[in-house]
Amino acid sequence: MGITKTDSFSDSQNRIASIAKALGHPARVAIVEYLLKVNTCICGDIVNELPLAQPTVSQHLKELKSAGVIKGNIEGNAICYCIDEKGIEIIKHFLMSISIKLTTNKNNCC
Amino acid sequence: MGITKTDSFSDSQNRIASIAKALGHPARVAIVEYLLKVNTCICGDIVNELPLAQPTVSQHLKELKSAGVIKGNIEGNAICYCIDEKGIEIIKHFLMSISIKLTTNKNNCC
DNA sequence: AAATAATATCGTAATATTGCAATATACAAA
DNA sequence: TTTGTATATTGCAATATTACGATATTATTT
Repeated sequence: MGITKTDSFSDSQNRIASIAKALGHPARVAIVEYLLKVNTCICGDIVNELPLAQPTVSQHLKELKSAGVIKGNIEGNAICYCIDEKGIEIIKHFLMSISIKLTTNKNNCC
Repeated sequence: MGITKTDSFSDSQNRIASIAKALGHPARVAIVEYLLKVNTCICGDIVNELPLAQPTVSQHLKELKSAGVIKGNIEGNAICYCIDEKGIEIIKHFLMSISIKLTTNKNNCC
């Protein structure tokens, strides 16, 4: 069917999945890495950094934004994008708690 | 086109994206959480835990496995699945380094 | 050997994603 | 006000994902 059964899962599971999904494309990973590399937030040249056409980059930015991974402010002519810590913290927390549980459980069965 | 331009991005970016993509579905998040909850690795009842049909669950398990998020061993009749620490560590490291850079950069522009 | 149980694969329909050309919008500068 | 610059939106084709019924596979039990 191609449609995800969102209602069958918890809000938390859906939230984590949507952030992970946003990071689930190399172009979007590259965007996040680039936003980190440039310290300043005047990021008007993301398009030039990627091997993709401008509409494609714009679409990827939109997906990252709607998942809460980045945020953008209008800065005159250009748009200032940067990482949204809240989104990153949610998925980071999920992965760290997995990591901690794995250590304490010493899952040595496989 | 619906085809990802994998070749245009680094191995690292592709690896991180493929793990994130595997976690980018609530059912697969639920599978990971369930595998953590049951301490034992004899996990023959993942299907009963999810609101999805058996072939669908099997497909999700396959995707998690091929991305390196879980691993499975044949245990007689059933299959023993558990978390693959390596995959988790890769994306955890990615997110932690973002988090650290955000703190040191004090990104206060947005 | 036949029946049972657990999981995988196949086939297919519905929907989503990726990518880009063309075009629109919004602001700045001349 | 026209021109240029940056970004978004639209429309569409190619491909991928999600879901599941039907069926196959594999190992255990009777």
